[in-house]
Amino acid sequence: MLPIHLFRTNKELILEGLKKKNFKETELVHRIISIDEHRRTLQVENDNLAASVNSASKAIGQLMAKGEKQQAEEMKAQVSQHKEQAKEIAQKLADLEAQLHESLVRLPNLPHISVPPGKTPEENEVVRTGGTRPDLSAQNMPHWELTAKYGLMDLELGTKITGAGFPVFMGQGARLQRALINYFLNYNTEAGYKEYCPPFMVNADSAYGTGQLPDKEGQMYHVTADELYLIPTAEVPVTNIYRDVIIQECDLPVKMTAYSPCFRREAGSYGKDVRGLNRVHQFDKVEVVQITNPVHSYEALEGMVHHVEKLLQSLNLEYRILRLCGGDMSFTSALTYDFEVYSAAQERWLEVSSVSNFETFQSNRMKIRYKDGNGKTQPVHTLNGSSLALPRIIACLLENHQTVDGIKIPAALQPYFGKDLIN
RNA sequence: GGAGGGAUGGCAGAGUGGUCGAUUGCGGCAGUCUUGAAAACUGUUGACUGUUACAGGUCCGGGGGUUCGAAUCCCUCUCCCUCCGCCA
Repeated sequence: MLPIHLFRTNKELILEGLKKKNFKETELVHRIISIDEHRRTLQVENDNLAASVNSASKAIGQLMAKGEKQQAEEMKAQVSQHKEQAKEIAQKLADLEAQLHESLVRLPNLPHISVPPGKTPEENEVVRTGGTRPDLSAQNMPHWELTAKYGLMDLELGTKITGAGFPVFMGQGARLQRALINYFLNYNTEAGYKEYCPPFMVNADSAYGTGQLPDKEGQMYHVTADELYLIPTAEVPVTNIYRDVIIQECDLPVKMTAYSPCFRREAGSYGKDVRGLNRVHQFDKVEVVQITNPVHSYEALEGMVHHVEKLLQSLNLEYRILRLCGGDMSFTSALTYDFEVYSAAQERWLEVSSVSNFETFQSNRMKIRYKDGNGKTQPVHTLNGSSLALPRIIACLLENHQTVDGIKIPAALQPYFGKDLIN
C-alpha cells in the first residue's frame, strides 16, 4: 500500500511509476486524492463537533457536582442536538475511509528507479550469467522421463490421490527433496537467517498484509469453512510475524528463513509450461525474508542476490540473473531479480528464485515499523527471496547432471543426500 | 464438545458511570553522584490522526448499543486460561 502523503505531495511520481509498471487504472489515483481531500475536511468538522461535545459533557459533570441541576439539564438538551449532527458526519467519514482503503489496496507498488521499462518478459534485463552448460549425450532425457526411469516421482499417482499438479515423490526422489530442504535451511541459517517453521494456512489479515489479497485472491486455495488460505509461499506467514510490531532500530535487520510447502492454484496455466515439474500446485520452497532500515534495503537486496547466486553455484547449475522490467514485476515489488536455471534437456530457462525489495509497500499495510534516531515511528522495508524453490531445481539437477551411470549429485549436496549418485 | 474465569500502555497490574489516555511497580531513556560502573535519588517514557507549530480528535481485545458523558453498564464476535470429555 502506498503511503497517503505521497498522493498529497507527489502525484506525478505515482503516475509515472504506475505507467512504468504498465498499470492502467490511473483514475484510481485521482479518486484517492479527491476522497482524501474530502475526508480531511470532514475529519476536521467531525473533530470540532466532538471537541464541543466533550467540553460540554465535562461542564455538565461539573454542574452536577455543584448541584446546579437546572443548568445541567439545559446543556444536555443542547448537546443532544450536536450528537445527531455528529452521527451523520461520522457515518460519512467511515464510508470515505472505507472507500479510500479499498482504492489504496488496489494500487501496485511503484518501481525502483533502476527498473528497466518494458511490458513483457522478453524485456527483462539480463544482469549476469554463471555456471556452465553441460554437454549431454544425444540420448539425454527431460526430467519427467528421468523421474520415471529411476522411480523418483509419480504425477499420475498424485492425480489419483488429489488431482493434476500434485506430484508424489518417493524413494531417492523423496530423499533428494529432503536433502535439498536441509541443505538450503542450513545454508541460510549459517548466513545469519533465523529459522522458522510457520503455519501453512493463514487468515485474511495476513494475506492482505503481504499483498496476496485482494490482488491474487483466485490464486490461493481458500478453506472456506474456517476462512483460511493455504499459503502460496512462506513469505506470507513469516513476514506477518512482525505485523503490528514496532522494532527497535538496533534490532534491524531482521533475517528469517523458513521451509514450507507452497500451494498455488495456477489458474490460467497450460501447455508445455506445465509439463512435469515445471509448474505444479503444491511444491516445496525455502524462503528468506529480511526486514531492514530503509536506508539499507538495497544493500540488503544485493546481499540476498549474492546469497542465492552462491547457492546456485554450489549446485553446479548454469544460471542467469534478470532484473525484471516494469510490466513483468509483481504487484507488491519495487525491484525484483529473477534467477533462472538452464534446463539442458528441455533447452529452456526455468525460474527458480525471485528476490525482491518491497520497500514500504508491505510494511505500510502490516504496520511493521521501527523508531528512528529522532524517536519517530517509521515504516521499515521488507524483502524476500526464494532460496530456493525445489521442483525446477530438481528438474535441472536431474537433467543437467544425467550420465549413463546415473544422476550425479553435486558435492555440496552429498552430505545431505548420503551418496553421490542416483541410480 | 460442556462448565467457569479472563482480555487495560514494552511487561506486570490498579481502576466498576464524570477532573482517566488511564494509579503503581518493573523495564527503557536522560540527569545527579562516581575515575568508570552498580546502587540510590530526580526527571522522563504508548500508538494513530492532525497542525508550519500549537490546538483538537481517536484508541483500555474487535464490532455494535445505552448515556449529556463509558476502561467501567448492555449485546455480539474473537482469542486466552482452568476443569471435564474426546484425541495425534
